[in-house]
Amino acid sequence: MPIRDQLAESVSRALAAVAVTDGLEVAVDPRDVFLERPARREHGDWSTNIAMVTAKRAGTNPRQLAESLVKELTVHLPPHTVSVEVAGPGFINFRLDTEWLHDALVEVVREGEDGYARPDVGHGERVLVEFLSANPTGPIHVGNGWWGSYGDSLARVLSRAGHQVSREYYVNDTGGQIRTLGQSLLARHHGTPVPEDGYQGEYITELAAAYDGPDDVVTAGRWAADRIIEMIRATLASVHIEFDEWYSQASIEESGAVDETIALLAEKGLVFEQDGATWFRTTELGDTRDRVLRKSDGDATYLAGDIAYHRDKFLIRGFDRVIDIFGADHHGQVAGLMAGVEALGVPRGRLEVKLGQMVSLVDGDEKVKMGKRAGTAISLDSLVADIGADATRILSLMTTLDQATTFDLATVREQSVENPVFYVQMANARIGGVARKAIERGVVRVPLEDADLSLLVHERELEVIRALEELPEVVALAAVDRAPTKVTTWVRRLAGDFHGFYHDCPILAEDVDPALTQARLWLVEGTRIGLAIGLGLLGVSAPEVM
RNA sequence: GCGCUCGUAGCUCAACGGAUUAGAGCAUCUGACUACGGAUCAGAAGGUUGCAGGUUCGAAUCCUGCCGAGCGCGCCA
Repeated sequence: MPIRDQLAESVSRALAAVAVTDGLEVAVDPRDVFLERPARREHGDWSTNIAMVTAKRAGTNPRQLAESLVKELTVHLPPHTVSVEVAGPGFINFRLDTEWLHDALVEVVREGEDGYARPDVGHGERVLVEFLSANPTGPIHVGNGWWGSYGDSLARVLSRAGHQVSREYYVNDTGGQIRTLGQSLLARHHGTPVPEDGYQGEYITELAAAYDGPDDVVTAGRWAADRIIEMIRATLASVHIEFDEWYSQASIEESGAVDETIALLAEKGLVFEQDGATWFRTTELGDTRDRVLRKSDGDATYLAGDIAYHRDKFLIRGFDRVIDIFGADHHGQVAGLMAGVEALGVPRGRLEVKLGQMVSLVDGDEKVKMGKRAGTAISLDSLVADIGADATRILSLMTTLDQATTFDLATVREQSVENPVFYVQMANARIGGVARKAIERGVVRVPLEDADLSLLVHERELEVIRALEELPEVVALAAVDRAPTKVTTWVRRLAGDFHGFYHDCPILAEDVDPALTQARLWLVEGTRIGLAIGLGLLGVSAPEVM
């Protein structure tokens, strides 16, 4: 049982005992005992606020209740506990021996890269994460890469935390933009001027040279979109973003699912005709205005297709939960979609929409204009070529989705050597270096049960284990909060702790006791496992040589 | 104007409603290389958490108002 749960049980029991001796009305389930690691080490290894939370209910004051609890806990010391004391307004601080950390390291190494840090917060929930879904009209830009990294890592985190995850890219391969794309392609193909609102980028010229199909805008547009999707797929693969499904919007319309969906909404009495168009009365469901489902020219709107797509996600394929990741510039469509999903009978809350705030770019003092149609957007490809896939990935996962980011290309180029990714990968490379050095010196790591981990008493050693011990919680929190950036923070911390250990604690030097060398080799192995898990969740590679 | 999201060190960002002292990195300044990778380590300096109220034993975190920023407000996708 994790030390946290053991402490929680002890506290719960102590509370029951105090209730009897002091005549208080207080009982708390161990699961409700909040235990945290104090911000300052001198405050102990663990701490609980239980006295402050329950004092009022128990009819006493926090300080007094804490004193009674400490008295009780001192008589019946929890496992590994050396001392218990009251601090500040009523915190109860626990000081533990170092054995609990040695146990924690054993667990890390025993469970290994595959088994450690798999908190089951998902209970097998089937989750569909839809992300990126950039229009197939040109190369994807840096902002897409930002949100794409988030989506991909979120999927990895959820999967590790006990969810059954599918990742999906919704391909907008129909509608007006495909016609515009086709017009642009044909214009370039024939050497005529590209329409003013057409796509001007270099890639159109290249595709046009290769086109050998008929002069039909839809055929040409679809042909180009297929090629562009292949480009996008390759770009995403270069930054380790993968999808289980590329879902075609055209296929939904062609299958008749859009018509069926509109009919279902009509059955609920939420559809009306006006000005020759078919409308969805979303104002009944919390929207600020009603939305069009079918235009007067007979074409379905994007919203109609999207609602049909979500019906497929929830009601046909049976996902328990859907998480959509959109750019903030698409948030206007959220209310309509939410209304549609609710009208179809899916409980509110099962569709989560995460909005990625805008990523703007600056190059030194120069503002970089972003415009896909004009072909001036900074492509994800060019950024990856500039600073590398791993740096791109970790930079995008250092910030939260809901914080608008300004990204200075000049600074990133200058600092690419100072980039956090190198700091983290350096730790991994040093681990590889230790392994190589061990072979060189003929040192073989003994089996775990033969190593004496109690020799790990240096503060630097303990700090590394403390970090490792927190990983399962970090993964759980990252999953629950939909915040893979927490993993980034943790990985950087583990790397820092490891560098500190490496600096102060020689592992293979001549004058190190062989038994200590063995214990430290296992600490190194634990760190390797932690880095592998963390970097794996971030989609960043872990090279053994740099 | 209305709606959504967000304001934390010079910059980029952390901080499950918790502690006298809100943490890292970069940049600035000072130290540590006869090393298992110095792409590292140690230290200094840097803050009225946009402003004002409220809830709470306790607020950067929750609520309200204001100020500021980004993004939306199409029978485009």
